[in-house]
Amino acid sequence: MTPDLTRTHDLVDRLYRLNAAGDWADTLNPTQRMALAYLARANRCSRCPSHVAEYMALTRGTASQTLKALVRKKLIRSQRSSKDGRSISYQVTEQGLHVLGRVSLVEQVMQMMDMEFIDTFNAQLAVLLRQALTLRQNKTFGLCRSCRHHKKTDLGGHCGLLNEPLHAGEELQICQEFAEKAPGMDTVSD
Amino acid sequence: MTPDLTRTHDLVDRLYRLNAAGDWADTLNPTQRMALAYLARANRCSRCPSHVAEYMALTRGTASQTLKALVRKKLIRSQRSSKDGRSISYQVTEQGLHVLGRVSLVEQVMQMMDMEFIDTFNAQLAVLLRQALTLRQNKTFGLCRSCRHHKKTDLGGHCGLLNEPLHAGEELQICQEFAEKAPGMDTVSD
DNA sequence: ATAAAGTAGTGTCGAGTACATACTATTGCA
DNA sequence: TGCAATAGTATGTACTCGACACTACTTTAT
Repeated sequence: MTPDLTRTHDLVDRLYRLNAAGDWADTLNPTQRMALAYLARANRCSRCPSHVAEYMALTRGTASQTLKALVRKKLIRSQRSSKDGRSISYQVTEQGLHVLGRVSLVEQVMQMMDMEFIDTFNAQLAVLLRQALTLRQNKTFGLCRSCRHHKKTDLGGHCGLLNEPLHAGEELQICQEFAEKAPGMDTVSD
Repeated sequence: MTPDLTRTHDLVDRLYRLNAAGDWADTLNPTQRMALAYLARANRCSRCPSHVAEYMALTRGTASQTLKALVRKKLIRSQRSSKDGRSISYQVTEQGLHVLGRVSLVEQVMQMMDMEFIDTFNAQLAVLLRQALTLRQNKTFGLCRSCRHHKKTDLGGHCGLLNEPLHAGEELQICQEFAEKAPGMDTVSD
């Protein structure tokens, strides 16, 4: 293996771990912190344990335990689906949102960079992540607004897949059903 | 918090986790995998439990356990220091090196990128990591060759801090005592 | 329609792991 | 010699993994 490629691996690991080490404040761990952040940004059809597991590359068992821990800590609430008797959805509580207010180490560091650096760096990370997701055959997740099934309407938007209207703000949430718009279009993943 | 900064955090997390999920092969976990990789690249003065802990942002207790697990699996060997009765150093075994041969997901993805992308991306990651390390007041670790205490000799090199000559190849190993050469010099961290 | 087979969503369990804390042993310095 | 600092370790609690179990939905074949 070329040293340069191993170096990328090493740098990503170290940056993640350094960042994660700070998460143990707030009496929750890096996994719980990330699951909570995901739920806060996911739309109503993407907040099941299996979606958390897919997004975070966890096993479903771990996702289940993690969510139970968050419920215990009153940072999220569970709600059974009326449509599918198996399915459970979660929503972040006020307390949960409060915990998410903490500025992480990575965020602190990025604050010191200029706009251009942030944009190009995020774009590069997004390219790598997308490639990795493709290799592992994972779902990509992405914002409703840039999804293939999204349609603009007078009221704000409509999802062609679920055949349901979108509420205000939902277009900027993460969707588990996200699909690329079309091959060759300039949809930067998000 | 600006969405762009949170996005960087999120992308780093996802890339790390996706990559780490593949580490569970080989009957070892991401932490053990990284510790093993570190030991394989660290010089003889930087292979103690406390150095592993510092490098990986783990507690010393966890580092201790992790190394014991690697010894149990015969991937590393321990050796007490003759100079300091408290200190223990580890070295990677043949088996350990073999395990490290696996190409990680990040490495696979980087292989698909061109040279320029790899270089600039690594440089950007290095800048961020250095900033993060500084904020957390962690040691930076770096290659012997680009250290302040490094001196070129006919035989290959000399460490001014330990006052010991360097063997062949040691200049490219990670040193726990690494210090920047001088303020303002173009030493890209490594 | 109804039963059987297959799939998907979630939960439970034992083994190993990460943290915080408290501890022993060694070193270095006043 | 005394005493703080350092290196490493043991312990208790909470967590993550893989494997398995359970239930609800979906499909297919009567």
